[in-house]
Amino acid sequence: MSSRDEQIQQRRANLDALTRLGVDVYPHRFERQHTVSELVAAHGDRTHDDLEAGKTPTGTSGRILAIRSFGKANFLVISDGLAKIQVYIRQDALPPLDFQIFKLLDFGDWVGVEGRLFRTKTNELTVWASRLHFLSKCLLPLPEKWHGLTDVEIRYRQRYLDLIVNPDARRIFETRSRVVAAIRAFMTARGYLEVETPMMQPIAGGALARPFVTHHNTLDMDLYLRVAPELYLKRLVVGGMERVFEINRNFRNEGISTEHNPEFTMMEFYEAYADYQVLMTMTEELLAKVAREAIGTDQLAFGEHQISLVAPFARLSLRDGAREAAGRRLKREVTDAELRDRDRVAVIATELGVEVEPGAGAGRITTGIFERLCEARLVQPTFVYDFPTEVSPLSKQKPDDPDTVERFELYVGGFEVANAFSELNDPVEQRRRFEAQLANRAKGDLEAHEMDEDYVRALEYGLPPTAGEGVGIDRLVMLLTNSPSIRDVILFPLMRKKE
RNA sequence: GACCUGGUAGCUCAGUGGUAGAGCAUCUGACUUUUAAUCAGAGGGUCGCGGGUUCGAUCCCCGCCCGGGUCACCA
Repeated sequence: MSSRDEQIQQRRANLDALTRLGVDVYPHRFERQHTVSELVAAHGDRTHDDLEAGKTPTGTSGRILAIRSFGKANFLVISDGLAKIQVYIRQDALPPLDFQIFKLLDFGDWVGVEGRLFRTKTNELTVWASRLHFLSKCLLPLPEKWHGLTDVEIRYRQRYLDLIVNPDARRIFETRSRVVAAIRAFMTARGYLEVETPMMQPIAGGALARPFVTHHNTLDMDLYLRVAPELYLKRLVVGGMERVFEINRNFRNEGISTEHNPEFTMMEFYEAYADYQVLMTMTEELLAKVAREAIGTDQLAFGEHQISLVAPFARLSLRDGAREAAGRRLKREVTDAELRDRDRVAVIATELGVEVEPGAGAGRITTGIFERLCEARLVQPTFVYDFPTEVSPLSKQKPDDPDTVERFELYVGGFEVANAFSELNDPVEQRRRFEAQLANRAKGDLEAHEMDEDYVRALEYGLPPTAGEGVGIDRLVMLLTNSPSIRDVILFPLMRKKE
């Protein structure tokens, strides 16, 4: 028999023995007086003498993370997932049945204890148990206490094990929760209304990305999992909801990497009467405030880097970034006029080893050059602004430059964290842009936008001047928790099916 | 999708063309304030899966499965 099977059999035998003693091994409830965290917070600073003078009775519960046995003196360490506390078990302090229970405990079991707090000779805050309650069984052997669980495959597939033995994993998701709460508070305080829009859409719009397809049986209708909520949120602004935001999942049927999970969380928002300049300022405030509330500082340690989220963030126009980087690489001057000339910029891209897709115009090629040469170097927060119209079918053009739209992406830590623009609200121009996208699709661009007639109709009813933005929550949490992979900040990242 | 890299006990990891190793965990015993408890003993392996080469493969070769990284695509 394998070690694993042997250990499982032993744990089952202990469970059966408890049942024979008349213990309800899966009780329905336990009246816990305090969490372990509460005890540590309330009494962690109290001295031995102080605790002896008070002798306050208490009770708590948690999972057993260690058992140290010395015959008649025994210690458990139990945890509520956040904090740990030691429990002192001695036979003469417990009812006989409770001590019998103790002898049948395994590492990982759930227990409740009652007793009084004291400090041991080594000054460890400890519950001197007068009662011990069995709450649930851990039938399978757990990873080792000292090295923990480092196999990332098991950490992602069986996140519960990661959470049991790796305190850092728990901390990341505590931070993630605070990030979302802080964003919600920030937006609500500014008069934004939180809404929910369809995740299943007949047309996958709002972003240039390949969608997942699903099917509704009764309606016999194919549907797409949304790639973005954008078009629905702007319909709401048409309807008079002047400030709306949504925090929810998007789904993109594309590659998986340290920065991409097929489902990811975005906070997307729209504000009537604003343009992209307004959103730059707001984004600076949002990130700094969320960082301070979630981790207590706006200075981030991220890998090798120190990142400051203090405003103002750097600003770099996309064409200037591409021009300078290309010029440096090719050791010659690259002009704005060259970037806007399809044939000339295609030559530059080829010289740089950047792939030129068949249907791509000057704008797409320039954007490709930028992404390849500049992105990874933008570690300190940087607004990359003024994108080619060709890659921005939903953004409003600059008044004096129809090839360029009022759009920015925020880069931090070498990747894109936010994407924002002044919204195109001219229905005639919007229809023309959709048609240009359809032409790209006909040329084989699977990410090209589809025609959305109802969205154009909504614009025909009138969208006020509006700016909108999407903030990648997972990536923001990566920055705030110093996580090198998006899988570290998603509880259950998508993994290939096993067996 | 391409390239690089990994899979050995429950966990963390060594290792070798000739009977498979350690620490922790588990089991037995000792121990009334320990805390990576300690001490003594014991059990535990389809070396990811399938082929091939070989007298003999966990090791060498091929294929497959599942990870990780880089690139490509994207946020």
